[in-house]
Amino acid sequence: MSIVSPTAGFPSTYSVVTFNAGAEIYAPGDKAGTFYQVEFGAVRVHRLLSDGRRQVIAFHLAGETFGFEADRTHSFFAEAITQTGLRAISRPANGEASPELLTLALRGMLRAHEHIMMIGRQTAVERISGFLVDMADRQGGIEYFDLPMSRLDIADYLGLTIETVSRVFAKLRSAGLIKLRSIRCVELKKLETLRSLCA
Amino acid sequence: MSIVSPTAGFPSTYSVVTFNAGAEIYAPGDKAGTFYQVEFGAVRVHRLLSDGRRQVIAFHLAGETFGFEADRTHSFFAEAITQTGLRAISRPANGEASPELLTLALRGMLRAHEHIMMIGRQTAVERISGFLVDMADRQGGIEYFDLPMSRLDIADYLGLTIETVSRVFAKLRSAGLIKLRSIRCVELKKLETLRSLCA
DNA sequence: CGCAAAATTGACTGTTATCAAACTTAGTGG
DNA sequence: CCACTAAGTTTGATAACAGTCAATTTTGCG
Repeated sequence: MSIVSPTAGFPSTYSVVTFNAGAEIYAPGDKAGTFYQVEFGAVRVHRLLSDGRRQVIAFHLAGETFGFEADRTHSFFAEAITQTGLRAISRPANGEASPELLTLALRGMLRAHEHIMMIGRQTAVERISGFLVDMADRQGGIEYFDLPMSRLDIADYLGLTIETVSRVFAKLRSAGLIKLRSIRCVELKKLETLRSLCA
Repeated sequence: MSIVSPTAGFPSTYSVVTFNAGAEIYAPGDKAGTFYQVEFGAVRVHRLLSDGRRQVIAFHLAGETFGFEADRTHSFFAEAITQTGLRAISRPANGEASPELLTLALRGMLRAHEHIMMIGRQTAVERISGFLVDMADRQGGIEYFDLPMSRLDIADYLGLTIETVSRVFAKLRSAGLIKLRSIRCVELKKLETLRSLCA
């Protein structure tokens, strides 16, 4: 893998585990204390409200890390979206805090804050544009890529419905801003225009 | 102050500074690296979109800490809402990461995730109920308290408009769930019912 | 008391959700 | 290879929640 590991310097040992599409990585109440780096595939972290409404908190792509918790137990679900390989890195039990782990936690917090900006004050078109640009940026600024997640996953990440996501995709496509090479493969035809839509 | 300091154990020196209502604590682009504990008063952290829409990321009350950043510079505004006293604690420059700071960062991340749940998938009534219950819990589970922030601040925190906030307050009041002792002082008359509304 | 800012209330609008149906796609077995 | 199926996606018609615009009331402060 060409991505430089942000976990370089961790003294902990780690093992690699593969998960099938849809497989659960952890669930609310599970013991926390291990965190994960995505080697390949993609992960979805989410939680359900009592009546079944779902909010996806984050997607994690190859090279990214997740699974830190403030408490001893997890409060979200983590699932593999596609077949996914994870390095499990156990947090030192002695309470020692490495600067790397702190940096990862702070980056996670910044990411969460950007997410709040997106769903708190942006329209459906702005959210979808922002999501697509973010996906491209996180994969090195490529102009086309496969979305590992379904429209429902995207809707639950952006606080929209599946129908609205579909309609906005159609709108961006007919405006010539994106092209759907296939249902899951998006090409950003006018990246700068898309960026300007993110408000 | 009766609140146990979560920063106990930090070797750093600190100073205390007072800010008037509305005063800026930091702004986007300002050098980061210092974090703050609220001694008295309340703080609002927010960001503006290009067209003036505002999202409040967090409120911080007495005893709470904020100001950590992943980058060298801040990406949000922090302002005192009322007259506020802050202990400024400089992050050790040698890159050392104390377990306490990591814990604070992880708690901040959890708080951000709860916020995403709230604005991503909940209705106006659920958001306001959740907000009021959270405010009570953070002040030790008291049944009445003063809101330091305006309706506009609350609206921008919850991703609503000031009119919607006002209408939901009226609705909760006429349902007997809350009482407005004054415009800024809320009494939670039926805390458990309010909790059940948070979904 | 008088003024400006904040909050409330009302009428109406609009974006997004909901409900429903049709269409695609990928996978399975004849 | 081609139906057949089921899941996922798209599209359409309608509804609802929250937003916008506007006017009024309340509050806090000089």
